[in-house]
Amino acid sequence: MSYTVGRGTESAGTGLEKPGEKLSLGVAARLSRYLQVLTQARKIGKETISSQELADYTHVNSTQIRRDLSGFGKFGKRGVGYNVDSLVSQIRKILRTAGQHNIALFGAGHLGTAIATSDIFADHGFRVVAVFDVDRDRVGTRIGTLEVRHNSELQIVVDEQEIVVAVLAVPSAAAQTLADELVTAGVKIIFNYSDALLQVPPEVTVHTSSPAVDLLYALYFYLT
Amino acid sequence: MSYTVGRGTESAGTGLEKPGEKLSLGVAARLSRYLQVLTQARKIGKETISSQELADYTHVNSTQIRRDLSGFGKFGKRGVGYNVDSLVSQIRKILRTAGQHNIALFGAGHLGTAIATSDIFADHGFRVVAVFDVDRDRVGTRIGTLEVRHNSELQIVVDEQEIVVAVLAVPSAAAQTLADELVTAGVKIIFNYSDALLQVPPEVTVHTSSPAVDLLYALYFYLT
DNA sequence: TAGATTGTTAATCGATTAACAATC
DNA sequence: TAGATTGTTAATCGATTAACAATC
Repeated sequence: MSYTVGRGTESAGTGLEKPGEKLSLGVAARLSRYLQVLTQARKIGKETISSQELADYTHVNSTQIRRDLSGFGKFGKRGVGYNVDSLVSQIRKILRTAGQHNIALFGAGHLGTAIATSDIFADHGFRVVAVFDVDRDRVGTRIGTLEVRHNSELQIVVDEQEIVVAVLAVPSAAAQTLADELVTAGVKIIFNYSDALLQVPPEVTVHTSSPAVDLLYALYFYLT
Repeated sequence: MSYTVGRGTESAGTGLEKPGEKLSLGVAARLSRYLQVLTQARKIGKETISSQELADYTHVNSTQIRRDLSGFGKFGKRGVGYNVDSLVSQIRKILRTAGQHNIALFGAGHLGTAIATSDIFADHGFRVVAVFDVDRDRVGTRIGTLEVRHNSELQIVVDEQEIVVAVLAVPSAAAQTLADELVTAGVKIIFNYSDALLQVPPEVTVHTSSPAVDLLYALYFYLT
């Protein structure tokens, strides 16, 4: 719901989707979600998974899961389920995100440090290749294997490392200025952990993380 | 997409929704999202906002925004737009989350500290009333105004502070055990920042934060 | 074989959108 | 008034679900 994207054009229920066509918003979102669960399931050693198990974890109806998957091929085995490893590969192929992607992280405070040292991005093929901060006391220190660099080096790093994605773990007050610099530098996707409203040109995508809003939503269904 | 909830029963386009009825998943999600943007807009001093502006920020179609809102009353002024303040109040009333809610935070590492010291939750009426950790070195230290407590005090705090929501900023390996304890203690909503797959009874809601999956999704639309 | 689970159909329901009269 | 924006209609499209034959 928080993306500027094209609308898929394939019609529903046509069986195999044409490889050249864009996925609809909903299908892409669900496939991403299956991937998340499958990646975790693989970590704990699960070899096969049924559409019902996937449904329990993702809260997507099991029929819809089978329908989503069968649109791209016959990945399952009747009476058995889906092979976790091969389904991960298939979905990555469909989402065209099988490769590695370099990302730049801005802000070396608690949040930035937490992000840089976790493996949540690494598990999905994203590699944090640079950490930036404006605080001269932080510049030069190390987070994991990375040395914190000053924001002024932004353009060089974006060019050299072909950075498309920037993750913002900076105070709200600094977010818009930084976003402007990132747009100028050619970054296309901004993942915003601050609660600032960012203004960007239409070709740039902003995703703002909003845990409190997610909680409000969950709470509504608990309260009613 | 990641909640276990009932399905709304109101039919579409019936005008004013009956106050006793549950919102559909989609409507509740969108209203939450409007609320996020409105809260920020208010922070920067915006007094009125049009459905088109809201659409630009939320990427929800402006017609749908007007339709969503008009289902609950005539909140806007033709030719002018919506009053930000009053719209915030109205949506909070619709979502029945106008009050304060106490939440407990687990994990006093970098991520936990970042969450406890930010105001993203406070802005939406959530108050972090307790921080827990299992590390004896961390127990007793302070994060902001809160003293870090040991997990063994969980049950007492949940009862005394009427905690319904727990936020997990702990390592994946510790998440399931903690989730079990939380379920026993009577917590109903678990906001999971680890990448563990949590097994909980059906009456408990788990929301797992998955920034990497959100990125994959955004990247798909950039690459195609 | 017997049980389990996929792949697929058909029917229904809600979301989405363009368009425009009403009105501030 | 003239311009802007809401509230609402009508039409279309995609999501959702139950059900079940196919088949591992």
